[in-house]
Amino acid sequence: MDSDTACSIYRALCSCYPERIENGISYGDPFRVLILTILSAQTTDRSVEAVRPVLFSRYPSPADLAAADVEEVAAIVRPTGFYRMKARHIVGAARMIVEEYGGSVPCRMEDLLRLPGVGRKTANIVLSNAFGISEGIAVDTHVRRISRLLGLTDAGEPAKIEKDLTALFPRAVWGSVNALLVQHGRAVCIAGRPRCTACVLRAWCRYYRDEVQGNRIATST
DNA sequence: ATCCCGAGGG
DNA sequence: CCCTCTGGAT
Repeated sequence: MDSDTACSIYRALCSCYPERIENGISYGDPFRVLILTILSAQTTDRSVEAVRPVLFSRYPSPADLAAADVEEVAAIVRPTGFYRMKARHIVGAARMIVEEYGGSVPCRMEDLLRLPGVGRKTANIVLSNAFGISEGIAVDTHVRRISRLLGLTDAGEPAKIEKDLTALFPRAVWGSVNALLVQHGRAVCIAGRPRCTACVLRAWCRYYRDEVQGNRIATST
């Protein structure tokens, strides 16, 4: 069996169990993961949660979304912000999936990157959350914040931080680490004042040791 | 006022 | 490289 066949089998199983949530991270049906990941940019989980049932009950499959009116989709995804652009992106992505990929979300990086609204970060998250495939660790706005953990300065090249993080973990867990870091960066290791008192990584965090315990930085709860 | 699970475009 | 797109949280 080749990897494309394996992906198809995986997709079939996923469509049987479309919603798998673990530790607050959405896994499962690649179509849903893709759409939710695009919608999640620059927004809160609450906004995405509000939109999700409405969107997927009206457009359960790529074919349904591909046939949708962009204005109608825009009205639905409005609470997530950037709604006109996001509506154009997800409908355009659905159309490309239907027209060029036989209605299935592709499971290769190069193919995912062709979809409108999908860049390196979105593609990475889709690969790991939907297919369990790891291409390395790329968490963008989070790499800078996770650099607190490594004790690297903000001036450090993002590419170097990314490389260091990737080197820290074995390949087999890149995907889950990627997803979990993003989740952690959203919930706990947030911009501004990180919620260090709620952080399970305190024991290893150089930022916490140097800045917080050293009483040089105030943290929120 | 400032920032956020970015990507596309000039 | 810098701008824009938007709403919501802090």
